[in-house]
Amino acid sequence: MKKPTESELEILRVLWQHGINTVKFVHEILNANRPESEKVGYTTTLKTMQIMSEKQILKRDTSKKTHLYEANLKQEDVQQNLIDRMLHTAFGGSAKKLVMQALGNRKTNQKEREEIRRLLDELEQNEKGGSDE
Amino acid sequence: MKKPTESELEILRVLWQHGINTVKFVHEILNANRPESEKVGYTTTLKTMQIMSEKQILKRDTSKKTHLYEANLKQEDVQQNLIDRMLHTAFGGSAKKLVMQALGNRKTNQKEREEIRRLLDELEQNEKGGSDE
DNA sequence: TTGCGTTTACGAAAATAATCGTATTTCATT
DNA sequence: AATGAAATACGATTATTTTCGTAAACGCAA
Repeated sequence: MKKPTESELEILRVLWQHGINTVKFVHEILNANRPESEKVGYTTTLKTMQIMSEKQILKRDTSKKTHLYEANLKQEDVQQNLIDRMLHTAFGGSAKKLVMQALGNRKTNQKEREEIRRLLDELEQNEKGGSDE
Repeated sequence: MKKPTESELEILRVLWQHGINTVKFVHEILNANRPESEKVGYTTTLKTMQIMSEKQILKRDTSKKTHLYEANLKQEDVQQNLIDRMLHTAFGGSAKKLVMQALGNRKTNQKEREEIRRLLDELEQNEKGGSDE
């Protein structure tokens, strides 16, 4: 999978969060989160989304006048891909370092930590019976 | 801090790992890890490192004929920055999701998991007495 | 000191990404 | 069918990043 560009990621993020939507909707969400100086024109968003369709990053429904777009990459896959790259280029391959850094300077609540612990438990279980060791 | 480009990150990675070094050294390490089709010319690496010096991303010692370069950004700072961005653009701000994803499809050994648990313990302690709550 | 391999300097081309202006299409309304 | 608002299509420009060719500078060895 080729890594989506920055702009593409922002668009994907909106579609992941809000599901199938129009250019107008995506564009408004994007610009709403930007300082005045960074707002972009409508056709910029449109063009980007069209290119993403060509690249198969988005699916597009052109049956109506107003086209509908949908993410064609799974969020989990893209996330995994980004993590893999980051792991390699910035963390020397150590998942532990990445995790510690992500947890370290950041707020997590009790419940979230519980879930992480549970995941760690699972990993240990798997390792014991593990096929991959 | 402006985000280093991809190429810049690769160079930083070498310098973080190996400390002060020459263009030649960095260049050889980089190309060693690349498939034939992606190898780049020496002057490409040189130029990139020169630009990085201008941008203050690297420190450069020009006292000898063969210049020496050193990372001028702390690995931890860059890592944190990358995590912050990724958290925002791909994980909707959830550190937990990022951590779970990083741990999930990846190998960690017993010792590493121990460390992560310890960190979680610490976080809980801090929260109890916490100043930041 | 001359010559030569090594390294840096410089300028520019090529590749990629982001932006936007203008034209065209579409469709609901009249 | 004519009109106007809203949306898309298209082409091109701009900005950024990556790449590299060629020239100049350096310093060691003959």
